[in-house]
Formats: sequence, structure tokens, C-alpha cells
Amino acid sequence: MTVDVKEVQEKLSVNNYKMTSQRKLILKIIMNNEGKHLSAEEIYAKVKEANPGIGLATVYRTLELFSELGVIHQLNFDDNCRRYELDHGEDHHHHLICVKCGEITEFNDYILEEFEEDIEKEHNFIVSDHRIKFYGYCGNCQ
Amino acid sequence: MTVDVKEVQEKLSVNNYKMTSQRKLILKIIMNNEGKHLSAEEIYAKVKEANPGIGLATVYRTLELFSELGVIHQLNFDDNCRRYELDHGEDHHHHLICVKCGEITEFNDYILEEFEEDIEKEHNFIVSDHRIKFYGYCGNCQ
DNA sequence: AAATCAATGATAATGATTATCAATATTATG
DNA sequence: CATAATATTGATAATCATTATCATTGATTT
Repeated sequence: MTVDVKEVQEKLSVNNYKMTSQRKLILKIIMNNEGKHLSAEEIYAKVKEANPGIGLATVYRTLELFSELGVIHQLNFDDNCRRYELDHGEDHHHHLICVKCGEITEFNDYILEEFEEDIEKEHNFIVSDHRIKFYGYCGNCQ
Repeated sequence: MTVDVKEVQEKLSVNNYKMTSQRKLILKIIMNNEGKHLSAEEIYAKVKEANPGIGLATVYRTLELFSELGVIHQLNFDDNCRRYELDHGEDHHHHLICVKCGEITEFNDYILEEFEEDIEKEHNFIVSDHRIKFYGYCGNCQ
């Protein structure tokens, strides 16, 4: 389930939004930086290299729009800003956060499927997604 | 592993901090509101009922201090503020977040213990803590 | 071409958090 | 006990990410 420009264009037009040059540029920046978890300001900086006329507000608006459409989703690593990554749907995509150097590693898992069923029974709560953060020490910091 | 005032007093004095009346009041507010995940502003409001002279800055400073000492820890429910709860140590304490009404339910689990071992082997990452957020629909919103 | 509506860019406003600094409380010391 | 040294506090200013505003631009329709 990879994300490509055409697919996003679809999602936009279905919801009566247009794929403008600014939106396409922002999308490409995000796609070209998979795993970097860029913040709005970081995306803004990269975007300006290609198109210096673009406004910060447009970046924020576009990130909000993409989040609504499920193209991306927010992350929070407790560093005072929202970060974003492509939403690949049902991949169980999580993060290892080094509490010393802050390095963030990604990994996938599928072990919580059955656990979600338990939650639904025990707490009468229908799980649609989950996010795990593991805190600890990366290879360099042990 | 419950948290009590005496224990916090210990932690404070070990690190050359004093248990002032303000700190004690803030601690008690947090203890009396277990499961509420109060924000700094919310704690400030409750604190002022008992001691109107207390300053907002003191609340923020105390929350930072308590976090450093491991008395409490931060939570993030993507609602533009940091929330806090008592840190009970190694209890695996997680949250179910309703994406519709925002209700937050707590639960504990121990199933990820063995999974942490896998992570240590595969990613050379020593896990010290983990936090899971399950998103979905609570009983009222299904 | 005129009208309608969406999207943008610049900038002001907001709001949570942090920094500053003088005043106060506490502890150590002579 | 008095005084010096230090920690803590309260008030307030500063910061900074994010959001709102609004006039302008661009695209689309008729």
C-alpha cells in the first residue's frame, strides 16, 4: 500500500479539492522524505527551495487537508511540534524513540491484532487504529 | 506501586529540593484526580481554589520538576496541551481514545513483554518503557 | 468576458509554555 | 540571634507553533 501522486489526486477530486502546484510540491517533499517525520516548519523550508513564493500558511493548510483525507497522519514525539508521515493504511507502523539522543527508528508489527479483539470484548471499544511508542536506548547510546 | 506524599518528599530531598506547600498542594490535586489526565491549566484552576495566591508559573515549574523526578509523566492526546498522570513505574498503563467524543479509558496490559525482547534483538534497541494509544469508538459512539 | 468560487500569501492573533526578575521564604553560618 | 547565602515563588514578558483573517490571485462556469 504505497502512496502516489495519482492516488492523492483522486482523493482530492472526490472531495472537491484541486491538486494545485503547491499541494503537489508539499506531497512530493513528504514522499521524498519517508522516515524523516518532518514538521510543518521543516517542510516549509524544503518547499521554499523549489518554490520560494510559497507561504507558510499554505503548508499548514495543506498538512491539515492531507490529514483529513488520510494521506498523512500526525505524530508526536514530545518535541513541541507536530510531525507528519504518509499514512499507509493498515500497516502497523510504530516507532522506537531513543530517550538519550532522540533518534527515531521505525518498525512494523502485527502482533496486536488479537489483542484488539480482547479490548473490544472487555471494554466495549471498537479499535480502528493503534500507535505504539517504545522508549529506550538505541545502539549508539547503550 | 502507589504514589504517596511521603515517597515524593523522599525523592525531592534526595535531589536537594524541598517539599513546599505549593508543591504538596499540586501533588495532592494530581493524586485526587487519578485518571483525569489534567493539563497544567486545569491543575492551576483547581489549585487556586485551595490557594488563590499560587502562580501559574509555579504550576508549570512543579510539573516539570515532578516529571524529572519520575513522579508523573506527560501524556499527549493531540489536543494542544500536555497532560499529566502519576507515574506508577512498570505498570503497563495505556489509553483507549475515542475518535468521536474524545473519551479516554485506561487499561493495563502485560502482553508486550516478550515483544520487547524481540525488539532488543532485531533492532539493537533496549526498551525501557512503552506507551500504546488505541484509537476507535467507545461504547456510546458506536 | 463576466461571475463565481477555491486557493494562496502575508500577516495578525491565539494560546500553551518558557524565561526573567524582583520579592519572599528557608537554611546555613558566624 | 543576626546576617549571609540560597531556593522558591508570583507576576509578567517573551517565545514559538499553530490558527484565523482578509485581500489578492487563479481557475472554472456560464
